[in-house]
Amino acid sequence: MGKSRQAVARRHHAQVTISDVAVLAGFSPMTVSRVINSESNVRDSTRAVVNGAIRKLGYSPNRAARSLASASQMQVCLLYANPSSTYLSATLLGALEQARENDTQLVVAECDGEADAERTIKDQLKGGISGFLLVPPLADSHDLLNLLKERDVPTVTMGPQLVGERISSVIIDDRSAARTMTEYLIGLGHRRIGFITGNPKYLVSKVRKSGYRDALEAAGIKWRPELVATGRFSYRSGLDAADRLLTLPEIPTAIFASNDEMAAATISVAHRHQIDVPGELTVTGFDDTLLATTVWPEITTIRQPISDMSHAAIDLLTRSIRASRAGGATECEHLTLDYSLIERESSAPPARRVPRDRIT
Amino acid sequence: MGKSRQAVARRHHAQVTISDVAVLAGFSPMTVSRVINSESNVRDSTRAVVNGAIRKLGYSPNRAARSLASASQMQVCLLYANPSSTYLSATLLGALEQARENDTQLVVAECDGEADAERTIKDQLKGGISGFLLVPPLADSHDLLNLLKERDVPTVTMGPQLVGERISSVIIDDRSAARTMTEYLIGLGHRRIGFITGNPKYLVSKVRKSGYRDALEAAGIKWRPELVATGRFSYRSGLDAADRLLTLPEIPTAIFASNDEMAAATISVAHRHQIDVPGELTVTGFDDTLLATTVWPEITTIRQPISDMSHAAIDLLTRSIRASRAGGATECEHLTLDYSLIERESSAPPARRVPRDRIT
DNA sequence: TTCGCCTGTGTTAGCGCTACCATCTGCACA
DNA sequence: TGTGCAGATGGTAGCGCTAACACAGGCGAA
Repeated sequence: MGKSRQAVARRHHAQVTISDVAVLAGFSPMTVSRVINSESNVRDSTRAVVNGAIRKLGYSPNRAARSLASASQMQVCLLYANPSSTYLSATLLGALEQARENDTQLVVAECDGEADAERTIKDQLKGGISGFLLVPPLADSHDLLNLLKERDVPTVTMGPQLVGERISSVIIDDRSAARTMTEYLIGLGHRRIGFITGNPKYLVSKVRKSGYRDALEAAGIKWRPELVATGRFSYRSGLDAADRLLTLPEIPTAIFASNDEMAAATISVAHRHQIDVPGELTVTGFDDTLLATTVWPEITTIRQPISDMSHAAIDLLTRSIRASRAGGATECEHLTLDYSLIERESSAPPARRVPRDRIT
Repeated sequence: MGKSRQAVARRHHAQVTISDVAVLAGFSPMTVSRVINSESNVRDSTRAVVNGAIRKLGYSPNRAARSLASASQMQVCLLYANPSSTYLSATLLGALEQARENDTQLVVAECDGEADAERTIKDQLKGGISGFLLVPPLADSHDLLNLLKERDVPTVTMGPQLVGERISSVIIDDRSAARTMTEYLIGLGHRRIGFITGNPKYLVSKVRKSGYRDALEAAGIKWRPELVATGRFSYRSGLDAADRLLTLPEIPTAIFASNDEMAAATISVAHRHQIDVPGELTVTGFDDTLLATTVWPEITTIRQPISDMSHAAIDLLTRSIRASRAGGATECEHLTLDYSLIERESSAPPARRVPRDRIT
């Protein structure tokens, strides 16, 4: 009697399965599976019938079963260091969506500086992570990228890398974007255009500055070192930089800050100096973070499609993991997405009269 | 011949499985499973041996297999309406982590107003979502909560609800927090304390205002309607409200804004009026969003443990889904987490001299 | 002793899906 | 007519894990 009478229904919630669909459609589960995965070798008429059945039953595939059967279980880790939340949340949203689409588990880890990043990476690798997505400023760290490259871990970065790093990335053309913004200011009639750089430690700062200089040069405007103030991407550093520019004997009619935080800081300094924005001073930023629409006047800025970028990055990453599992050589791919200039209230043509000296 | 010789190794990546552990430990896979899930009926000595084997092999369970076998596959949807990214990213991080821990798939959906929320909810339900996490201000919508309650969908909200809604929530005690902040200001020596309310449409605005009044009353300070300005949580509305307060014949020595955005706006207005913060005016906020540490001076504020809250909310949600699947009545549970007052640079005792009139 | 019952462990049968074949059909070509 | 081949479909055996039971041994109660 050891036999058994175990026809226990273990189904808890009578989920619609592929077999239910198969029965209704009059085909085998296998064929249904093929339709779901849109494989090619299925007759069109069959496909139609199966799709009909799927719709009728409201079937949706069970992810767990799918990844178990296809051994495609994948975990990727999104690594970030500076929780500039605006950037982060946009990144997360995009990444989450794509991860879901690709049946990939997304693990988010924060680390605190490069040394910590190294440890975090090692830990995560032990934990079964098979790929990394690095968001700025981690993408800038040569050592980190090297570590990952040495271990041959599929990795994608968001943001520019030094030339020669052989790691996939998703970026916008920061140089061209900065150039576009500067050209826009020139187009408005500005000639005395101040620039606030980002943290010189980061590559992206240099790239954006080159864009600014490119545009000036192309327009035949001589660039003046005194119009370039060094910032560090933070609001605080923006205050200092803006103060330097706005206490020049002859103040600029426009200031282009390398990110929105510093642009917001610039507006604040201008107001303290009783300088109207945009009436007397145009201020523009970069990134289109939340801050750009929080402050008043809202900031004209360059929009990075952050969500789309992380979307693309996760897709790139999962594809490259699959490729590396299949034994292929790890190709490195660079995706450049489009930016756009968002015109808001902080920019206007320069005041008609000769730029006045600052009132003291 | 029809028989079969299908001993095909389908393992792609020689993952360490529970059986490997079982063999090494000298027990059955089932026992290993019990250890992993820390069930109680395992001898301590056995547990130790199994744990040793797990460590030696670097075993980590396969989530897909686990949720497939236990039919615990769960998808919950985090629904949000106003992407105040700071709040959102903190929420996401906490939710993501807990979802992972609970083997739950997190789907994030944005909706745009209540009507849209209703449609989104219906869509998501069709898509196999079994529970919702509502973040402010969605938690305020009676209709939405009703819809969910009617359909008996497990739901948890973050933020306060109207009394009588029978839906689980994770909150901080906003009233007590506002009271704490006001008491702090009184403790510093302030007596003329302005208050900027949130959007009157939202419950939380009223609750915070009551806290402010509670504290004044308890300290025997008469509350003056002219010191309360109505805001709508936005920076822009904060500008207007602050301007009203700072153009009073006798301006307050401190202003408590119902969130950080409006506090930041207040600082900006103060600066435009050449009023020093905190020298001549103390400004405090609420929420401890990124903005609080972005602007200068950094804002003294109430910190909501947003990440912890979403963490707790997801846990509550998954537990209540499991309970409702098991057929239990849907208990509704309210979790109150601790807030804290973060003292930064925007607050100080009032200036010694008699509050001056605003310079015109 | 016999019965129940508890505790710790093993056995078996899936969860829902897909990889890997086998098979069947039709059709071109010799 | 047979042979080869491609395309469409089906059958079967798992993926790694756990629910639900089976069962051995110990212990107190009848």
